[in-house]
Amino acid sequence: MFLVIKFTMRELLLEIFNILYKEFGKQHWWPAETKDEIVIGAVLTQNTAWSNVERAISNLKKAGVIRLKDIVCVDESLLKELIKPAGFFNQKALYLKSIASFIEGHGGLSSLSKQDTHKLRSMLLSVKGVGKETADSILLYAFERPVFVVDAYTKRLVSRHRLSEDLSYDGIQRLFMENLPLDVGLFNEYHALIVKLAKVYCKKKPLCSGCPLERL
DNA sequence: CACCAGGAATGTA
DNA sequence: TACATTCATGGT
Repeated sequence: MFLVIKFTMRELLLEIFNILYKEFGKQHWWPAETKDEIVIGAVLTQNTAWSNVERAISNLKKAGVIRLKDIVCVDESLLKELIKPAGFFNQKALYLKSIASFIEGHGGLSSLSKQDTHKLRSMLLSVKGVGKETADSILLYAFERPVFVVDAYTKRLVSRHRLSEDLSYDGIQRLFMENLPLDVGLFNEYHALIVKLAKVYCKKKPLCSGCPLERL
């Protein structure tokens, strides 16, 4: 006879979080000095290694182009040169221009923060270059709203550990948001810890050997 | 040399 | 709706 231990999805997701938190500790995300910098970094890191984003942000700071209002004003070809290390610089220069002019055109982040989360999300999604993950990253880390960010690593985690059949963005986001307390601090650390896990252990290895979640 | 990185837009069926 | 292609630099 088997000893069958049934976990609720809530308990399982919290257990995964506890394992990761015990292993890696607090991650102190988002790695930026200002809210404006979070928005800029969210666009620059699209399908790009963070080390390359750091070079781009370093260039922007040296050039004095680190506030969203600076992005609006700066010459586009200069902007492309500054962010070149982050890759896709033609697209990303355009994307930065569009999100910066959108936010500044609405009175800045402080004015937009008066909107409720659902409305704010749809507004962000209407901006060229802002998809679901970028919008949710901005909502969680810049606006401090309890929104779970789903990235490629999150999908891989859910897939490998068979936490859900539905591997779509919305399906995975619902999995976390319907089974966990809607807590900004929890979602902040959870997403950051998943990225940390991937960087340390699971680059491309199918079985994650040595990974702290191996026993799950 | 190939492959990947904290995606999104666009086009096709 | 579900895939395929394109965008581009720097590390492994």
